[in-house]
Amino acid sequence: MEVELLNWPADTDRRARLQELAHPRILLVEPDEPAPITADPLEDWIRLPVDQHDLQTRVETLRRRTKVEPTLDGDGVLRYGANWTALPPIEAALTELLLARFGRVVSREALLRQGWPDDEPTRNVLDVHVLRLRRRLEPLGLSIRTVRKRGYVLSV
Amino acid sequence: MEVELLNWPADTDRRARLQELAHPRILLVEPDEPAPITADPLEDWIRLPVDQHDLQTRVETLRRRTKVEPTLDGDGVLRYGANWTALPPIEAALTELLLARFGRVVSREALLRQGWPDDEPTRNVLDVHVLRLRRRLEPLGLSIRTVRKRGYVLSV
DNA sequence: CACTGGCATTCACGGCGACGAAACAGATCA
DNA sequence: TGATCTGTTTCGTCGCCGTGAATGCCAGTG
Repeated sequence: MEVELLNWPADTDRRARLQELAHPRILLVEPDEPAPITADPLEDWIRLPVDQHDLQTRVETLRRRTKVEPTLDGDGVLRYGANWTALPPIEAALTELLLARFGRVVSREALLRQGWPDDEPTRNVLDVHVLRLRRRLEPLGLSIRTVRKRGYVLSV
Repeated sequence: MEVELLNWPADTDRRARLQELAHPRILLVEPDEPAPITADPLEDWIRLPVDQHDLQTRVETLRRRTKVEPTLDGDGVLRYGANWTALPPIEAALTELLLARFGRVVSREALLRQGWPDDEPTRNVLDVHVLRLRRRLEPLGLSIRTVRKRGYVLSV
C-alpha cells in the first residue's frame, strides 16, 4: 500500500478520508503550524522544509506498519492485521515454511520434512493438517491454495 | 504510562529493552545519524536539536496510542475505558505481568513465578486463578486467551 | 464423450493429555 | 460474624493428532 503525502493544514478533509480508509499517510506541516495529535498509528508528520532522508525514513516506517504479510512468533501465534490465532505445534511448523515462501508454491515433500523431520507419516496426514490449518486461517483472511501435483501456496 | 526519551544511537540497548516491554519511547537522533526504521507503533523519533513544541506533540501522540491498553495502579485497581475493577493481590500480580506483555504470550512458568515467588504451588492453582481473573475481566471487555502448551495472552 | 486412475478434500472416530470448572474448606480481613 | 481470598481435590471438557474410509475433482485415454 502506498504512503500518501499531504499538506497540513491545507488537506484537512483529505486526511479525514484517508483515516477513514485506514490508509497510511504523512502530513507535511507548515513551518509555523502546530502538528495534529492522533492515536492512529498509520499517520505520521514531518515539518517543512523537509529533509529528504528523514522523510524517506518515515515513509519506510509506515510501510512496515502496513506490511501485508502475516507473522508467526515463537509461541505459535499467527498475526495478520488486527487478528491473531494460536497454532498447534505441527500446524505452526507448516505455517513457518509456508510463510518463508509466502505467495509461492511449497512442495508436499518439503512440508512433510518440515512437519515430521524424523519419521515418514502416511500421505493423508499432511492433507488433514492442511485442512485443519485452512479452517484456522480462514477467519484471519488467509487461505492455502492447492497447486495440483506441485504443492500449496499461502496467500491472502 | 510515561513516554521515555532516549538518545540514538547511544541508548541502543535500552531501546531494545523498552521495545520488549512494549513501553512507549522517543529517540532523540543525533544531527547526522540516520533514524532507525521499525514497525513498532509505540516508537517515534525526532532529530536534534529538538523543537520543544514538536517534541511535546510527539509525546502526546504516543500517550494516546498507549491509552488503548488497560492500566493497573498500585492498589490493584484495573481500569479499561470507562470501567474498572478491584483485583485481589494474587490476581493483581498476575495481571501486572500480563499487562507488561499485553497482546503477547506469557508462559505458565512466568506467571507462577510472578504470583508465587517463593514456593512452588500445584499445577491447578494457576488454572483456578486464571479462571477467577477471567470472570473479573469479562465485564471490562478484556479476555485471557489460552495458547495451549505455551501460556496465556491478555487482549481485548 | 464417458471412463478411469490418481490425487485431493472432507468427515468421523478414539486416544491421550492439557486445561477448565465446580465444590469444599481453611485462612484472612474488615 | 460475615465476606472475601486462597489452595486443594475431583471430575468434565476440549484440543491435538493420527487413522480409515467416503466423496469429489481433475487429466488423460480410448
